Amino acid sequence: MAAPIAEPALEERTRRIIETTIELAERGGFEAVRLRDVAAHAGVAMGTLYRRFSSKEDLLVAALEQETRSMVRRVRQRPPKGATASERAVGFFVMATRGMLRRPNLSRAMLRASAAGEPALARKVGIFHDLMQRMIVGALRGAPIESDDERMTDREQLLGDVLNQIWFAVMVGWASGLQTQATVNERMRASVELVLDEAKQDA
Amino acid sequence: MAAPIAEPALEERTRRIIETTIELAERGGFEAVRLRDVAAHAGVAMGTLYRRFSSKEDLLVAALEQETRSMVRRVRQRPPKGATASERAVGFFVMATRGMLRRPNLSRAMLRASAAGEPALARKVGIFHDLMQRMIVGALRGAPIESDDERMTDREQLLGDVLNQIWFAVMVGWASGLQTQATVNERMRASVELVLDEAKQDA
DNA sequence: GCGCGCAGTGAAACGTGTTTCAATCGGACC
DNA sequence: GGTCCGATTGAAACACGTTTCACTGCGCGC
Repeated sequence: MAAPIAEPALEERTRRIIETTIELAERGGFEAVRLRDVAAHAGVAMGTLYRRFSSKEDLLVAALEQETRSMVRRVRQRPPKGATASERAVGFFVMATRGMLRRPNLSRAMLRASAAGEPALARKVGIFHDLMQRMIVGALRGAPIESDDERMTDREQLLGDVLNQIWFAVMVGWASGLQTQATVNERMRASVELVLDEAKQDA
Repeated sequence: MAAPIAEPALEERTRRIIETTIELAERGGFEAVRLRDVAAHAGVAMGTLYRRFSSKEDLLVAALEQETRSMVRRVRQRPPKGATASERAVGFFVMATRGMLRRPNLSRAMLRASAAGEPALARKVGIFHDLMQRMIVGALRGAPIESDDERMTDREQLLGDVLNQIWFAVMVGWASGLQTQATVNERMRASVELVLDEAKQDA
């Protein structure tokens, strides 16, 4: 193989870089993630950092993907409870929002990076949205989607997609101070009921 | 008065700064808006620029507000046509999206700035969302909302808000290449029908 | 008319993201 | 063991957003 060094070493470096990014962002947000500091703290040179990640945003989007995968595991272990699809979906968003607000600086930084509109990051950002969509559909169903190739109906895809977009936009609003935890939760509840047409189905 | 210089001169400078910002962004996007260039092209010093705008994002959000106000006027003159609220809303989003895509670099730059999550810009970004919400509700009604204090029902506010959030998130997706004009329009059509429950009302 | 005080100027300085490059390292292959 | 090659390093250079500051010009109150 052209690249001799053992895979584990590569992975280890990458992991440390992302870990450091998260630590710094958690402490001081987007601006606190100084690439010199990331490199130094992770024990790599700038060149190595830039070989793995194309930009500061790339780093934070990688962090977002990792955090989201960790959330997927949490949701799988403790799926949102509730008698109706609506209740479970609202429960899921409450959980997701609480997870983000637990580390506000980190979350703001990751949201900013994923909303930067960098074409080079589209794929990674797309993965994040896909994971979210699957968790939302899982909540609607009342049973987490386990495998990557498990199918969703067209309607499930639409619902998952629309709710995901709404949550994302609301969280961006939260990031700038336009929303609080309470208004985020309130808006998501109203949105879920709106798109699920809960009122009519209950009536 | 402490500040002697005539107001018009102040306004004129501010106007030129925003105009230059738009020109540069139109040509080369976010990175092309180099503040040294903006200042030089607008004929002001850096200090003056920073007296009026707190950051590069601030400049672009100001541009977004201006462009949106111009869109409000266009919509007022030529309101989206259609027999149903759903058709008019879809028509409005097609128009809004086309307006953005006409100058993709500028639009990407403005979206990026407004999604940066800068607390200092929250107010201005909020104005943008308010204007959008009003145009959407106007389209739903079939008659533009004329004055700032014209009331909306709770349901109108919710619908306008949710559709606005969806469009915003979808446009952020477009900015990074996750969406095309066709998929943006398709998604907005599906979203409008979903939240308006068009199918059931037609049935 | 004079001086005050502030907006504006011009240019330099600073911090940080990003790029560059010569030197070095370390595993693979003979 | 020796050689090769790409990955890594370390450090400097560069670009650009942002800040700073001494200086200037101008309208207003006296």
